[in-house]
Amino acid sequence: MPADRAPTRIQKKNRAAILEAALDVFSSHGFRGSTVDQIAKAAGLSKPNLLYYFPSKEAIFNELMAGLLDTWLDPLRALDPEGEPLEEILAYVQRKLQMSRDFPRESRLYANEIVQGAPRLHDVIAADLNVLVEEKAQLLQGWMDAGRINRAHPKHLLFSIWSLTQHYADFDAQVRTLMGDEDPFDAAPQYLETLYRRMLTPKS
Amino acid sequence: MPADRAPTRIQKKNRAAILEAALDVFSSHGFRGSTVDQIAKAAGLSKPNLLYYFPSKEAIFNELMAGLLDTWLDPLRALDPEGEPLEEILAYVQRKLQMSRDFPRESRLYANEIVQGAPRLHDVIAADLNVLVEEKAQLLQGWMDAGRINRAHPKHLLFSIWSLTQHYADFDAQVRTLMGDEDPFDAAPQYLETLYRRMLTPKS
DNA sequence: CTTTGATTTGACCAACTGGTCAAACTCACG
DNA sequence: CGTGAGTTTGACCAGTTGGTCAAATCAAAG
Repeated sequence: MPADRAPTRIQKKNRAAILEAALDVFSSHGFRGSTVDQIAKAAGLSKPNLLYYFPSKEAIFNELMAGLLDTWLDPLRALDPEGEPLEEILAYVQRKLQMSRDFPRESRLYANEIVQGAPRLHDVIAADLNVLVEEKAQLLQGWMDAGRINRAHPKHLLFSIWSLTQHYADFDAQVRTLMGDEDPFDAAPQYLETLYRRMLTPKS
Repeated sequence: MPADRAPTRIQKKNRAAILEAALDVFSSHGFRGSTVDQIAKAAGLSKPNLLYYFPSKEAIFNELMAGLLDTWLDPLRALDPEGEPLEEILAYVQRKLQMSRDFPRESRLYANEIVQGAPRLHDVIAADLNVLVEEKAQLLQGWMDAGRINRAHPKHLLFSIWSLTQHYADFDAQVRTLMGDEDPFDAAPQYLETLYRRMLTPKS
């Protein structure tokens, strides 16, 4: 393994290449379905060479996940209590949709984990995510109580946003097959904006 | 392998036990992540005994999938052109939600496949599912043109229904962690009914 | 009880997998 | 250039996996 000093030029390049390759492989075959050899080949390295940079397959996976989770929650963190409620929510939906378009592999990697019961993520979800969700659910509830958006179960509202936006990344294979030539991301932003606008705009 | 005759009592029992066990194992570890031994043990058989009833791991998987897909599409098939549009759609949503509650393993098995690019399902999706979706999208479009429900991209409308309902099965681990004691299925039916009612009810 | 086909199993195999290691090679720097 | 740290690799290993097979056991019909 590389010493505990500042990473060399080669270390930086290779560790980045490995993580990039691992994202590709893990997101399309899951943890168990991926092999170290696959990742090594995708990164342009031999297997022992890869294991010179990471102590194990699981270590690669964990580092990938740690990096992922942070950026994954950013859009929700950015939900601003001071903003105009409906516009804040619509903007959040669009940010999440954007992420599904720009980082589908990250979304699928996460989905893969959760679908299989989140064996490697349970702690993180129970800790960080739970706190954030609790906080934002309160915020949404406040907006509803003030009559600034229609009432709806705040947590289910969050679930629905995640579900609808990530669907375009996670079920990409199905969506694209059924849409034919049309790019799903052409109409999706409009569709979701309409959905949440009609659902949340107060009757006035 | 059992001969090509009518299945014996033991054959019926064991094949059923194997498929039941395989559903359990495949849905929680994916195809690649599951082992024949795991399935055999879960079915109460030895590995060679299991392979006496099915020629290979893939054969078990395929039989499982074939059976699944049919029942999976039934709720959509039942969307009735003669019914009252909004109520038909709301009933469809509730049927799908019901299936997520009653058959979460089936939902996760399907999700697992699609997330990983549907390598073993591409043909079926392109054929059967595509025809059905095309037909029902037309039906929805007709209802919209007649002003009986609000306008929205019909295929995206279907995607959203699948996404929102299956989310409760596929992301069960996450949803339950974040909901604490509260059963997600308590509020979900109400939430989804409200969502689609607000979205689709024409302004009149 | 015997016979015949259905069922079950222990022993085995070849391929694959994650990971190790000593030896070789490369690079930066004095 | 030389040298020592950083890098790469072929050979190897032990455990796992999907699958086979001959022999043993069981069930049911005569």
